[in-house]
Amino acid sequence: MPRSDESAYLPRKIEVKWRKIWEETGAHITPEQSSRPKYYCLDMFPYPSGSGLHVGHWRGYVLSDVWARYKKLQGFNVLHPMGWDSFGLPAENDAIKKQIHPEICVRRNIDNMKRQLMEIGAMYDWNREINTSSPEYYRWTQWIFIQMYNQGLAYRKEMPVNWCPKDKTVLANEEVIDGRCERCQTKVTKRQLPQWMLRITAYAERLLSDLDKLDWPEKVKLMQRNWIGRSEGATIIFNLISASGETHNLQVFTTRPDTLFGATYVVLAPEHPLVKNITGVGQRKSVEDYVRESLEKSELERTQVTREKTGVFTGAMAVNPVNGSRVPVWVADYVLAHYGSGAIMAVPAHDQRDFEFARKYELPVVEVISSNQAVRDANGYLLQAYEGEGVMINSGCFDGLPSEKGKRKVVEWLKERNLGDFTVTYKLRDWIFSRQRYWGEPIPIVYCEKCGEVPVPEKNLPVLLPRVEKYQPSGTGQSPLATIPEFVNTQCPGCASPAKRETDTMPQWAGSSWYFLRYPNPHLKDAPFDRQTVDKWLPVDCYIGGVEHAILHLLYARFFTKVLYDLGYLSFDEPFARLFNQGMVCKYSEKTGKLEKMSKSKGNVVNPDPLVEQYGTDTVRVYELFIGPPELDSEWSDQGIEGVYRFLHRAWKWVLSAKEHLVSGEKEDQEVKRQIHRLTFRVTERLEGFKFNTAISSFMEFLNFALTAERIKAGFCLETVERFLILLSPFAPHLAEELWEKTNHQSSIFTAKWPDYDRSLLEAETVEIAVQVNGKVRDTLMINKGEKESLVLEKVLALESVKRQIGEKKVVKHVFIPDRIVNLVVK
RNA sequence: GCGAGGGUGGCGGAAUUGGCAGACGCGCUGGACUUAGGAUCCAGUGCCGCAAGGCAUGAGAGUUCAAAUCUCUCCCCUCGCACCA
Repeated sequence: MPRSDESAYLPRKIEVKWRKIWEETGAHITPEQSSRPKYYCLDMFPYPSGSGLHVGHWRGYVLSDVWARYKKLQGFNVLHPMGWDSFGLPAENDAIKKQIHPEICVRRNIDNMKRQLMEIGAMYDWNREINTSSPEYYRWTQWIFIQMYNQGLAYRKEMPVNWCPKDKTVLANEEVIDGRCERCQTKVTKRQLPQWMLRITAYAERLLSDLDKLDWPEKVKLMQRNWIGRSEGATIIFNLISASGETHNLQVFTTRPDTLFGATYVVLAPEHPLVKNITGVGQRKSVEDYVRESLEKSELERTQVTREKTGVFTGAMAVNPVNGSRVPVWVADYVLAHYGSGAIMAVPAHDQRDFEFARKYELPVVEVISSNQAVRDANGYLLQAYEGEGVMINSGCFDGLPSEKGKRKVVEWLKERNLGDFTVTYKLRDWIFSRQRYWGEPIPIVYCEKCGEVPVPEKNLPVLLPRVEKYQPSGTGQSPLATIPEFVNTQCPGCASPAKRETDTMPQWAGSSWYFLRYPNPHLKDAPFDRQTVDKWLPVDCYIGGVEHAILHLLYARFFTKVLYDLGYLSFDEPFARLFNQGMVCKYSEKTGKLEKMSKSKGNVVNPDPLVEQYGTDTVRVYELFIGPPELDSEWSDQGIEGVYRFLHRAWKWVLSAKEHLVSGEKEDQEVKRQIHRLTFRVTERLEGFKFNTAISSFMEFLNFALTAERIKAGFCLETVERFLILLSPFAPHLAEELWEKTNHQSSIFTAKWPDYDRSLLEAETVEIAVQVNGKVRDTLMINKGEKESLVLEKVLALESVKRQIGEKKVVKHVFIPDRIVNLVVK
């Protein structure tokens, strides 16, 4: 144990001390006015959970704080804020579980989490703290909704929607993962309900193409691209002749217009509006039964790829516009109502799904693309659909065209006759924006008998969420707000007649879709943000958070930003210039017997509080980074932290002993200079590359070099110690600040300047090269840097080990790479 | 099924314009100091072997003076998407 307080590293003591000083001096307050260039370093803000932060959450926050402090030392005016995503299901479900009103529960959780965040010692500017469930904030969330409404980007529609029976609310498509609720994994069912929707599909093209200008992980960009799911093809109009002889136009979407001559039947989705109009008397019962059964099935059941396809004939026929042939019209649930036009032309020869269906129901298969790649049986019949390129056959005047060219020609032919056109389709669907829950922003719409749907005037915002006793979800398809007459009954803002409020609330993702615009001007009273201010700070220079938000949050935030840009409120249309996803922290779970992401349900969470108590913040910070590459998942080990604790003790010890034996710059050993410049170079380079784990090991290497009795006796100059401390300060800010003070510095280390390095000092005068014989290392040799080939070769041949290896054999060749290697090829 | 990423000591992980594989840390072994050591310091630590030496980056082939790194074939793991016409 340490003997005296003066010389001992007592992390808790200095951490408490410096946090107090930093607070008193306003060290972390980002000035409004500054001559320095701006840097916006943003964490994905947390929702206030009841279980608090675990070491996995810490990782992202430490990462961003190290980065923010580094940027500050580089001379940037850094904005590094924090807040609370406190509306929505996670917060509300926690409240219901604990039987505490969400408002109180959220307050408590925030208090606890804020205390934990404080323990990280991050340079958050708490004056800018925001909270999405406070009326001062959600007033502006509602305001944005109204702007969208006025643009026709928010609309109400009755439709079958995803319903989570456990959470008793509707979910967005993005919130349904493998047919289950993203939050509670309950199987999602369907319900027909009127819903508020946001027309995100209007931005599909820009959300897709603007990905190209973002410095984001390719993986995330790819996920968004796939989610938006652009595909180019054609809309083709088929004439439908119902069983009773009426005709209807039917649009189908296809990406393979070149296979039009091979369409041997047409399929409508069960939900398709024409189904009931075209069905024949004889088919009525079977079609109605089929449609009903399909609608009862969950999305999960319907989209099982492995499931055998089913369908029924409607009695109607469709006329192929290109050759007039009549083909049967079927209803089948392998066709999705919400994609394309909800109807397809089926080409079994060139689409595997159609092929399987045609086989089952004995529908004809007509090949129209010829290729020797197709898989056939002995008789020449297709064994599976051929989906590749080829030459058009059985296609009238298009015969002989390559399929790629045929795609265009066929559509042009149809277009001339008003029978079709080129079409782009997206998988992306409009965003279901209503939730039948209490804890969210009330949707600011009023229903008047005379005026209909009326947005709440901006001056009347916010529509306050009423305080109620009963906030549990009702399960009726209406939010608990519907049971509160004082809330529901109101006056029409237009004509003052009695009116009723919308009682649905917004989803969890509403507040987080624009919070980054609020931090630069968090206290603004008369607007969500000030254009000049946000234009100055945004886009966010570095956004750090988990990859789990790759689609939901990041897509929504981009959408909101683009809408506000189009409305002229912003002069940038992408919110996050650079994105970094930190890997998850995993730990072995006793419950599952596997290495799992930390979660309460898996019983493998590690609470940072006792670690901070035992080792101090700086140790936990450094260990979080040392554990592995930041972008990869890593395994938490309780033992490993000891090594980092030792490292910080050694750093402490080295600085204090170096301080006792300071020498002038000229008197410092040249090797020391080389090592500290090398450390500067490495730490800078590794920070820039987000290789924080190896940045830390370079400090350890330096200490292994510097912390020996001889080196300390020989002495270090003050500049060397200063360099070391500044380099270390983003990682271990409290320790660095304390040692900065102990080495007689008056002002904070974070007002210092990040050191440069001298390239000419990085390399030594002599280098060790490897000596190989036939590609195997047999010895090493010290040579002067840049020593000539002939000289080196002479030395190599003189080595005993080399002589032994050559023996009776002859050197037939040698390879010389200056300052690295000599390889002798002997035979 | 499609797409992306990844397989390196007992463990976490270093090293890719091809150039000494295993930096750094954990753990382990031995030693010093000690009443004591779960503190600290010193030494050692990929595997086999007394040694010389041999073998080693998921498996197998190839290119090369030289391969964790490049090429091909295959296996395994993780993540994302999954009837999107």
